[in-house]
Amino acid sequence: MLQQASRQVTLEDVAQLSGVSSATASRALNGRPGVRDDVRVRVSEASDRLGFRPNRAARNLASGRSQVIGLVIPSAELRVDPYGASMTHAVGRAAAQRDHGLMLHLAVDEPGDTVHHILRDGLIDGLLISTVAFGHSWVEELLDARLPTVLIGRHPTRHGVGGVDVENVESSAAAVTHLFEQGCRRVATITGRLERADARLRVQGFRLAHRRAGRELDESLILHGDFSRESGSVAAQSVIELGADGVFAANDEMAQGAMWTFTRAGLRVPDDMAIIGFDGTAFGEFMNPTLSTVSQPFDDIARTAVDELLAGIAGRARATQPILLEPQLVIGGSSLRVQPAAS
Amino acid sequence: MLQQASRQVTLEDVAQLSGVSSATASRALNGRPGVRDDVRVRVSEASDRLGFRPNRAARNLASGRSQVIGLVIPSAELRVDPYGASMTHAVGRAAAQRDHGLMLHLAVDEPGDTVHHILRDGLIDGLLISTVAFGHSWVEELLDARLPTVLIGRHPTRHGVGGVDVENVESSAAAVTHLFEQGCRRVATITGRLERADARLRVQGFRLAHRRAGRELDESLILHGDFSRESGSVAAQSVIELGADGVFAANDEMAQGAMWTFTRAGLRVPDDMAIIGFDGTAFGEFMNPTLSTVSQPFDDIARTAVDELLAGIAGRARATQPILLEPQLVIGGSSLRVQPAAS
DNA sequence: TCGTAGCATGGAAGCGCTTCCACGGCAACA
DNA sequence: TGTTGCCGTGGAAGCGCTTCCATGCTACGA
Repeated sequence: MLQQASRQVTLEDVAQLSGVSSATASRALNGRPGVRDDVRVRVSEASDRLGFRPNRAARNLASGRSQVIGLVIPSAELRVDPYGASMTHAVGRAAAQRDHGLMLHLAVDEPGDTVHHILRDGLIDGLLISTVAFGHSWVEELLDARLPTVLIGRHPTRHGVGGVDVENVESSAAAVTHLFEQGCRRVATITGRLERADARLRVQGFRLAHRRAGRELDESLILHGDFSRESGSVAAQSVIELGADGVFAANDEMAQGAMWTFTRAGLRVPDDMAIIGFDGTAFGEFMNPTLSTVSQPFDDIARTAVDELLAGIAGRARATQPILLEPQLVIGGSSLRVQPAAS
Repeated sequence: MLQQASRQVTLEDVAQLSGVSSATASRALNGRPGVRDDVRVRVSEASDRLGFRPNRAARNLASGRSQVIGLVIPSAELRVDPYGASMTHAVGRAAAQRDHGLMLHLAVDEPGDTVHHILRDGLIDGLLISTVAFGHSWVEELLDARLPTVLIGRHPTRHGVGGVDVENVESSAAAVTHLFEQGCRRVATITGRLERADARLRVQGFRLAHRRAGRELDESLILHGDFSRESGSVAAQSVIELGADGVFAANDEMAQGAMWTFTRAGLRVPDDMAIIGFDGTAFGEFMNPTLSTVSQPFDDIARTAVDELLAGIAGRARATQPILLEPQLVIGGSSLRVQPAAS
């Protein structure tokens, strides 16, 4: 059980018990080459017996590695956006699986010297930056630094930075096509903030679906939101006025806001108005009706991003193009009509 | 702007520029006594000029302090429970305000040697443990260790550990009383997991409200949930069958699950069934109708907990009793009837 | 048999900071 | 004027690890 910890067990102790120098012990435990197998075993046994746990601060100081990665995520996202919570959770798990700690950096828009803190503290080996943080000016500064960095989501302008993202266009198109199949005659979309690449790509998918279906697209059906529930709720009013009978929201939050407006207006979902969102944040499951959505593979994204980052930290080769993962269409009650063929 | 960072600026550089030894520079920058004022100023100026940022690993190794605190929160909570996200967010902000980093430890129920990791890595000065993690066996182990720890929420059995919590009984009673005032004749409650102290206290508040109102309490109206949406949804079925016309759920999630069941069953909220939850996680705002709730002061809780923890780390005196903060009754559409006096 | 290469190992120097301890200078006292 | 004591300062020793470099050993080919 828990060592009494009267004094920390040091590498020196392990070395002594196994009859080697601390240098060899270090090499043995870290799997470095140039250690005889029997010595390696002996050291490892001694380490187990003493319950040795390397002091991270010391290791960090000596090697410049801390086994800790940072996650930058906008303050607001984590508080009110299920996407932020889901992603933070997934990244935390993925980091732990790779025996790395996770430092949380909540991005606020005050300039401050947050960047400097993050970069210079020397407490972090690398950084994961969530797409949603790209708007912040200091995030750009971070990207200019030489700290290994992987983006979650795609940066609107910058290239050459490693990143992991979901495929947005095809999956959005699939969502809209699904609405067509449910008999929707006039489908609107509520976009995210168009500074963000994912928001633009989802609109692109919306257009693509129309083209494929051979339907003409009324540009006024592209309503602008900002990923917040409120904006979804507001845009939904226009959706009603424009006479649409289906809507694809660029995230679940706006879908939720929209549904709120629709039911308030006395519309029946999905019969009068079918809705599908994007993200799949598990919060849509208990909406009434349950929300159809394009579900992001959070765990895969996080694991991939962490692995890419570790590769970068280790100086190994990394993908130069964003890695795209496939989201999954999850159909709930908000878009599934009992008799697809509407009048 | 960002130093070119070809080499890290060290304390030695600052000392040299200001014409003192690194010992004095260290004392000056850390506000230790025994440094002349003019020297202090000179050092501080030099530090600014060079953009000096102390290396945390070095400081940690030398002083045993890392300026990083850990937050233990159950894996599942962060993923699906808005409470976890809200709390994580609040703690992250509070820690940053105190110039501390936040390491996220997602609690999973596998035994593993998570505990050892957390304790022995030496990367953390202290630990915040969220109530919701108390069920996990290894959390108990953590509490036995000598790492400074502050609980967020109250431990069901352990005393003497510092903690911050909301006042549960009176605020729950206030919620139930509110339902009475709205004309509810028969109010049920959906409890949380009763191993948890907060769950029990909220039931206590439920009883208290009845006693105050001089109403007899039908024990069968106390339905057992486990804080999950699903359990709320299931319990809600019993609420209907028992002929209640109001329900107090021990958290917002269960309230949401319950509302789902009610509307499915064709009941009108709040007229046929008034609902009030607990937590105030900002996710209830876009339910339809908006959810009434007992709102936790997340930011206050987090700030207080962090300050208590830092006091403990510094060896300063700390409260031995849990510190109680007042939640706030937020009335939404789910409980506000147009004409309070029901027939 | 000797020389040389190659491998396993130990010694020791840091990484950048904090902090103990010793020291010199000054003011205040006798 | 001599002594005591305090205060500000610098020297230097670590904190526990990694890693460079030197060393001694074995094994091989000539």
